[in-house]
Amino acid sequence: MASKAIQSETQRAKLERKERAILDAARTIFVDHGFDGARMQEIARSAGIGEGTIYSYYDSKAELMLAVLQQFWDGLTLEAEGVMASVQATDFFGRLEALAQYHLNTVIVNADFINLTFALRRNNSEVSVSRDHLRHYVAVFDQLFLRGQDRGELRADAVLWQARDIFYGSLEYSARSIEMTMAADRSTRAQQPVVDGMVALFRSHYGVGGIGATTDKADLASLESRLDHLSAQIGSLSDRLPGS
Amino acid sequence: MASKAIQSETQRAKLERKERAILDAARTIFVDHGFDGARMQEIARSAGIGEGTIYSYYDSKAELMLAVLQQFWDGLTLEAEGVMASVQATDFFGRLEALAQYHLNTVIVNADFINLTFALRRNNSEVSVSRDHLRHYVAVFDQLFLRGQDRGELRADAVLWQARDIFYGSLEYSARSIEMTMAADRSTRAQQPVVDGMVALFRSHYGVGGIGATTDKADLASLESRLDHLSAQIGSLSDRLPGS
DNA sequence: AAGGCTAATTGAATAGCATTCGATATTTTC
DNA sequence: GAAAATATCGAATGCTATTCAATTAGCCTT
Repeated sequence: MASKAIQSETQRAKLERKERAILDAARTIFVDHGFDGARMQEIARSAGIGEGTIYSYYDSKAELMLAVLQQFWDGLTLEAEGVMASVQATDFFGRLEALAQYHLNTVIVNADFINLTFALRRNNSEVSVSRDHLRHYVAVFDQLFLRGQDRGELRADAVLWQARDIFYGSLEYSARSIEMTMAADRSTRAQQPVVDGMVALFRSHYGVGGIGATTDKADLASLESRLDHLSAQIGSLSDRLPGS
Repeated sequence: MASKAIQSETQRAKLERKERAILDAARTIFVDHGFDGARMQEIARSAGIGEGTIYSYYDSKAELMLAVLQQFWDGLTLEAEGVMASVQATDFFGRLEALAQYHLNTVIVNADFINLTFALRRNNSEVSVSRDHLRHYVAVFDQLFLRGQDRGELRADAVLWQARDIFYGSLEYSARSIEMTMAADRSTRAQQPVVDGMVALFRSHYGVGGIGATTDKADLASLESRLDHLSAQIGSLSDRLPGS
């Protein structure tokens, strides 16, 4: 009896160890060579098993990749939660900055996996990273945002999903821009302006009134009249220009 | 002499016609079956040529796909320019709404191609849609934005590339959200809130303080930078004036 | 316009790879 | 401890992109 239970325990452990080995090998090789470039043979060899054996763990190369991707997203979620747990800032915008910093860097470093996550859906319509994994990841932002609203730091009428699309969408696109324009320099230095811009955007669009101390109306009025004057000048200059 | 010229013309025309046939066939089949699902044999058959002939026009399946993608992006650029040319609104925000509407719908309808554009880079590192094609496409936004700044509708200190990342990034991400959450309903009705949100965001974050009448430091800074901008304009206009 | 020369076209042969499958080894059960 | 069940293996299969030797069509000279 006891031996039977023990046996199946060690057997299960053995299988799980082997599955981890496959997954680890697959992750490394997918990262190194991309999906198409990865050879099942090499994954098998690297995991120390026969080629055919992989197929008793995963039905296809695509499903193996899927498992790798899900593990990857779970890891990201944990990391993001870790960032939120360890950041000292208690205000919304300070915490948002930390999350933006983490996310942007992550997206740049793991661009391959991010792309594959959405490319897989196309190539093999049966296989795609489950919505739950992605939803779990973005839940970190959702929590932060809702807490900001509860604490009155954010406008109560702000719409969560819009803010989420803006946050993750802009950062992902920025990551691509950084990748394309500064292939070499992907340091924090290159990323900081993007992060700052994102925080500023949330401050002005979702932030509740706050610090913007109202200035002297007189200053403003004087500036405005200067402006009107200049505008009129430009108009007359433009008309006198020969080219136009 | 004359016949020679005419002959080579017709010969060139013939080759170009054949190339178009290949491209058309490839586009249809890539759309229907995706990159991996598309068979070179079927593309050849559909184009009315032998399998091997494709390879005297394109070096590989990936390069054929690349050509299709570039044609696709060129088409998008033309369409976007067309939208900008035909929209009645003359103010920045009205025109931005039109562009957002067009882009969001396009991204949803052509999600496959959009994804493949960035997925190809991974699969085959030698082949990727040229930056110029993408840059040309986003130039439509750039122009609109710069004009808005010139006309004083947008804060002069707004940063173009940040605004661009926010615009295209958010819309692309929103498209994915719409795809994932409302697989069935991708109508304008589902898209309108996203477009409205984008316009509202640009209004509050980049717009120059309008009716709100809340005069805070941001407004002041914005007026000052508008002023600087106009001064510079006047300077350059004065220089170009013949009389002076 | 005939014939030689070049470029284009073809589809059968090649080669690379994911996946299958019959044979073999290991574990579980009684 | 042997039979049944399960796991592993890697050679064989099947499917495709790609190549290539043979063939055809276009072009130019005389």
